[in-house]
Amino acid sequence: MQETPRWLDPEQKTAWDSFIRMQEKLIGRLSRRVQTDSKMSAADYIVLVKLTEAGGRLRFLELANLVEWEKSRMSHQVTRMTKRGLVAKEECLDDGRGAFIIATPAGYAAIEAAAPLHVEHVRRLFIDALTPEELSTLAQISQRVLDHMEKQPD
Amino acid sequence: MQETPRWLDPEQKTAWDSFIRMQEKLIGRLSRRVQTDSKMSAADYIVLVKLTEAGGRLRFLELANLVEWEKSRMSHQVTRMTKRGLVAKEECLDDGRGAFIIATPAGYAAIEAAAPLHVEHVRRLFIDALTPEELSTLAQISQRVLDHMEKQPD
DNA sequence: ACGAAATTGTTGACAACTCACCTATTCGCT
DNA sequence: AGCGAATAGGTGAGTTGTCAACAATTTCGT
Repeated sequence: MQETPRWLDPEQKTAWDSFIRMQEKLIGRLSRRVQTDSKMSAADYIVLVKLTEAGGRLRFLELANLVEWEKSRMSHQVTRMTKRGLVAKEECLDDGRGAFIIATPAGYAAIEAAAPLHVEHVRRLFIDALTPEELSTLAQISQRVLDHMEKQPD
Repeated sequence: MQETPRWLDPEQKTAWDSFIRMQEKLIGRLSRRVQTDSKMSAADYIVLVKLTEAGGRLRFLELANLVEWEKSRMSHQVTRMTKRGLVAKEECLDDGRGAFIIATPAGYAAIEAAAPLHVEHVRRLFIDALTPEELSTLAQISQRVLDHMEKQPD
């Protein structure tokens, strides 16, 4: 006894398809860009952005929450970034389990070199495609979807 | 002699941030969903969708183009899916270099089982968050960004 | 008809992500 | 004080993605 599935109607399907295509192409191009012009991965980039925005020193889980990654992913990432000299770990005196993640001078240098280029590409590929009204509409729509997802179970 | 970078203005930045957050959360939830309720990866899913939509038999590169992946990625993916029994390779008579990728019966079964659930989640997490007008606006905006990117170099 | 160039697809090394499980510490309750 | 639960973080195995180089055809110009 199976119901016939409720497929998306044509408008819904083309909306979904073009959203997915756009998002994939855009993210793909931007992350390849970060990679080639800064020699960092997109992951390195975003971690350094959040870390330096927050003063260059954060508890491990605070950083993970800011970037909205699960701790395991962040843990591996921090390990790799430590090897690359972009961040360092510092033990936490108040809490024997804890760790602080610190942006090293090399980390600051890397993000300061990369950020203007990245912003330029965001502008060139995305912002410039849209009018201010469209951009603001997209912001609202994104926020709507985010709010909606909060209320939904997994 | 370095110019001061042109950062995004506050509206642009919040628009960009919420778009990125939305897109990451949405894609993340959907692909975890596909994974847990169908035991396939999101990659398996999309490949099977495109392949079966196209009649269940495509030249390797046609498939790669449909999914918009580079051939190397597709090659690895096809290898894995072949191991899992979802697709099979068939040699191409006209072109000694070529290969056809075929959706196996197990592949059809898998996609037919997975698709209704997936669509349900797309609807629940995304479509239902928006009015038809918003959805149509988003489709236009996405298309605009896509068209714009076409014209831009990497 | 022949050699250069393009096309088709593969491979191997490596980086990144996920998932489940693990350790060490701290908290909270009695 | 002491014990179970919660919290902070790490680890290893397995999967997936990327990049560069590769082999095997086929195409095309002359």
